[in-house]
Amino acid sequence: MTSRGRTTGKMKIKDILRDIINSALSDCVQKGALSIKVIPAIELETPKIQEHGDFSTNIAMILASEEKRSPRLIASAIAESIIDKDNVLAKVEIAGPGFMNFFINNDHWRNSLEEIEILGDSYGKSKAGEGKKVQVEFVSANPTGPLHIGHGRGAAVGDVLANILKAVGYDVVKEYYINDAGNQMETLGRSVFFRYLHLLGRDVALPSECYQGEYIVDIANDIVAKHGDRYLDEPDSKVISNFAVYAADSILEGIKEDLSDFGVKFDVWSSEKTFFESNKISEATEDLKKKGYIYQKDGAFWFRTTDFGDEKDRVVIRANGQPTYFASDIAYHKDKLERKFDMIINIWGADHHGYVPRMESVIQALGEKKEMLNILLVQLVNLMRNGQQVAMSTRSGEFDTLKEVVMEVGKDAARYFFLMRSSDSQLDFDLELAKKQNNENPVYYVQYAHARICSILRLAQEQGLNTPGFEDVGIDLLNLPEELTLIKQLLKYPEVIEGGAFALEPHRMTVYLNDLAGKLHSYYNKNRVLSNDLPLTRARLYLVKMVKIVLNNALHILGVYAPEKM
RNA sequence: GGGCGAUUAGCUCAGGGGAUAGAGCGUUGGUCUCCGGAACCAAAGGCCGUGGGUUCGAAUCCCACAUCGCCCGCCA
Repeated sequence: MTSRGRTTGKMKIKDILRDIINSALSDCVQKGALSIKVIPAIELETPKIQEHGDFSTNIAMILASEEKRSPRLIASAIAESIIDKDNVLAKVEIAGPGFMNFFINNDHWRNSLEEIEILGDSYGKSKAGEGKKVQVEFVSANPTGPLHIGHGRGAAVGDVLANILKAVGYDVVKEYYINDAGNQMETLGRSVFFRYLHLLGRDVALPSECYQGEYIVDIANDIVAKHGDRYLDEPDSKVISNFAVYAADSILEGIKEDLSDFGVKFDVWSSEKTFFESNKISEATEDLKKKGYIYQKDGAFWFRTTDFGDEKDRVVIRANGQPTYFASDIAYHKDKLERKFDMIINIWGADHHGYVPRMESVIQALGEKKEMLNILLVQLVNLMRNGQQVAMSTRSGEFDTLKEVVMEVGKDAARYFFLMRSSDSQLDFDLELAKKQNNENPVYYVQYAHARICSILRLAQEQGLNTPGFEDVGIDLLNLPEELTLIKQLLKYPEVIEGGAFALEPHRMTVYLNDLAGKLHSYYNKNRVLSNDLPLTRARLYLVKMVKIVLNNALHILGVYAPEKM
């Protein structure tokens, strides 16, 4: 029997290895085999090619110029000083120009599976975020129309990023900023008003700047149904502002419903209107005036954002005395800062990228470092059907709404599709592909892996075989290359989450899942889990159970259902 | 004209200083007496947009250029 080798406790293999190399380096320095004064940080990477081991380091190549010796000589000196007291190393090789390749004992990999069993739903979580307060603001669509597919991508990215940040120990607040003030509300009110007049038989032309969508007619219809023609007698301006409030509330309600159907819940809804009402907007501009960032020109007040590298200064108060959208966003971000977040993340459509420098100016003018604000720009979505782009036009009133897409392909497929690509790649979203129930559809591919395992576990149970615990499994029976590949993939999972959190790249989850599902399917097709060999069956049951846990955890982060059957 | 992003297999995209470049789709050819074929295996397919740099080493970093998308308002 091989030793269980659990002396390593909960320490991660990478950290163990780093310690080993560090000790070897200081040993070399003591013995005079190396002349460096300071031991540099050790980079450990996982080589692409299996023959290059589980981890490799370029440390010898980095030291070469300082040591004035060949990297390979340095590497062998370091290798000779290695003491592997926990017995995690199978071998160390020096290869290529001077890489040190480390091969980890298979026992170590196999024994690490127990951690997944013990942690269960918590496997993959960490405390790396140290409880720091993070605000993620996303969607924040104006309540002037239904959410479209671009908002959907922002919603998915924001929601899953928030899940990832939570998983690694950040204290996350998800927030939606409602632009329920300003010109657009007036326009909204007017749009409804004109439709209202139409419905009551008045022949007036709908101004081109008005919102043209069918949903405006619906709202006008509601008003007619409830109140008839009584608004015809009131002054237009009063009616328009009433209608604006009514429409905004109604649209916002729809937005909330669509988001909820999409699996997205916000912790805080901030309203621009309340910032106006509580004078926060004028306070914020006053504050900037006092700090000397505001000047007057052509009757308007300007924020000197060029002080912070913006290409031109920006108006905060128009010559007519009305604050701009920028002014209210200043107030909103001042409010964010006052709430003492350690990090602020804004998720915007890439068409707003020109706004980034001025927002960073705000943060700095208010005395913070611009690094605490992270603006994630999400590129646009091309809605496709069978490879053809679906026309999209708000002007014509034809919407490709999030709601329609979710109804057509389902929440799971929609969320998954939005997260398949890096945020700074444009995304082709093919509706027909998202509905397909075969291997062309990545969502099904991953969900199927989960269902497949459940099916095996179910069948095993019917045969009186419960999934055993680690102590009852001959873990070293998991000896096939595919099994070790699968195990290593499972053990990579915590790093994937952490990497995704620090890089703010939620799409790493789908990339990882696709990989894991593929390894499971491949293993399954080549080998039988349930067989006449009972000890082997138990070991393999244990393995697939661990795969199931990781699939489930990762899908949970994505907000995608992990089906037992499909 | 300026800014941001993209440019990797026929298509859609991963990979963001390391050793022999990755996946899915598509193409071609295989795998069902066997736990879910919604799956698997194999083959073909690449000057990583172009040209310069930086270094032991570049698809990756820097500078030009080209092409595509999006932005450049006292709109939001």
